[in-house]
Amino acid sequence: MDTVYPMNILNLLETEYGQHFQPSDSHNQAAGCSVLPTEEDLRFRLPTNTSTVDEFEKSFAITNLLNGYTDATPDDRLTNYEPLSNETEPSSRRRKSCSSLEYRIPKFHLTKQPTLTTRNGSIRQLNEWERQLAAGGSRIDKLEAIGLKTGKQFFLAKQKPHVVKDMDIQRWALTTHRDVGLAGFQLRLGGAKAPKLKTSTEAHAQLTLEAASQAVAKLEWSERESAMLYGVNRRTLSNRLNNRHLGPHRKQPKIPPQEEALADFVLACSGTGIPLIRQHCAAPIVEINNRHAFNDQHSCRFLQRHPTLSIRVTHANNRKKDRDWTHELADKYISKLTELLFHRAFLDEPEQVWNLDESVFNTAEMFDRVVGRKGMRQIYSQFDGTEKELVTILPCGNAAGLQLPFMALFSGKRHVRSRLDGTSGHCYPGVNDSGTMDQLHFANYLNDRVIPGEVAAKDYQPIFERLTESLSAELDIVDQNDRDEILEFIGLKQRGVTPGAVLAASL
DNA sequence: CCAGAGTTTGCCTTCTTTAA
DNA sequence: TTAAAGAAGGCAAACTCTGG
Repeated sequence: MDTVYPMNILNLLETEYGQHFQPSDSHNQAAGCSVLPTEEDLRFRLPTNTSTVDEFEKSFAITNLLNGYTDATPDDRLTNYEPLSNETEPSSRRRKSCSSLEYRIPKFHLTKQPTLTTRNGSIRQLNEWERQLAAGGSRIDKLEAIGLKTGKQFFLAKQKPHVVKDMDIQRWALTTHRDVGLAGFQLRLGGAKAPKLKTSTEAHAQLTLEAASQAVAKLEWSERESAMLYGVNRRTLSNRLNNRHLGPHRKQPKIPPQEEALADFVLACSGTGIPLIRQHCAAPIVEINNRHAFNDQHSCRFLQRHPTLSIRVTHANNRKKDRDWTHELADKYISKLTELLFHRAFLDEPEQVWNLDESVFNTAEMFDRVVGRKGMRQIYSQFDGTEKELVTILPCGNAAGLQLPFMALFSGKRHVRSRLDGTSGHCYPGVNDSGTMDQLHFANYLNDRVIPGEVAAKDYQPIFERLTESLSAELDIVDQNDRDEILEFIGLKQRGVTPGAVLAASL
């Protein structure tokens, strides 16, 4: 017993008075309780200026704010009172038990996520703390004041149906910093990347954990006790105290040598165009690591253990196209492009420089998530069979700034009118079996959209006629409706051999 | 000094939450 | 719906303290 508290004696006398004279209903309830509040239970009502309390003063607000103690009512304390088990026992076994401080956090309200409501006591303490700071204080005092006042704002906000985000907390901290006037105070915003906003639940959990950490660090509570009294997880608190709450939670696992071989095998498969999905890796992973079953965690940990691996999206590649492509074909293509672009003066005027950029969209997905080399943009995946379901978009414009309606080439047998809804006439539709651009549709687009209208008015028709003739003569694509020829050009494009690349190489 | 009970801590797995 | 991160729980070894 450290100190006799006059207020406790008064309260005991008051209870005795209620038992004998029954002056009120509330007192009747108290008198009817079989267990009377003891002195230790009542001390929390009136913090005194003992050394223990002084030491605890700075964390008082946080403790009160975050433990829902503010919900307590006298009736609660009476009906839920639990005699302290170690009240009469020496607590010498503990390095420093929190039992001497239990009046701060009564055991009757230890919900995991307490409801924070107003209680004059905690607000009064915060106001008193502010007043002391106003008279001047150390740098540590001011730092703590920023934290406390921010916590006060959070406390008040929680009384209302507001969602508290960490942006709010940062704003409160900055505002308090201006009031307190702490030189050199900087709000950490997480570097170049903005911090993720937190929900009120997350913010509450974080602040509760910080309060529990403070209890361990400054008051020398045990982790177990602090975790229990604050309603946080023991391991979580331990991890935070050991700075293990960020990044990996456990030590670097040992990698079985067989698993290294598996990683190499997966990389080799990815490199040869036959990447493996996670289920392919399941059986070896389970066997190597002596697991009973395979789940997502095993896959994730396998990838984490091997930094050269990650989940990638495949890029479907047609084996037939690869086989058709030869060096001779590439040389022929480049020589023809060079002749057209330079020797026939197609690049002399801006109005003569047209760019048609073809983009192909898959309507039938032919990609998958596979295990491949980290950082690689495209993981090619071989397939045999029919062509993909495609929609080809072909925008067209010239160097003088003239933009023409784009061509949309759908795969199918006939036009669907609804496809043009909302395009305001800026779409030139086309349909063929594959959805891939062919000579006929390309020529029709040139004849119907590029050559007429403004282009014809500016007398560019001869240019396009020459271009069409050249294409017809040199590439023989108008008369010969050879689909494979077009596919070769697509194959060229896949190989990175485009007119722009050829032009850049030539220059 | 030793046994035993209680506590702390590390490692691992499983569950939950969140974002895309 | 799924991947990823975080939280929580189980287990066991190490540690601490007490009593004989």
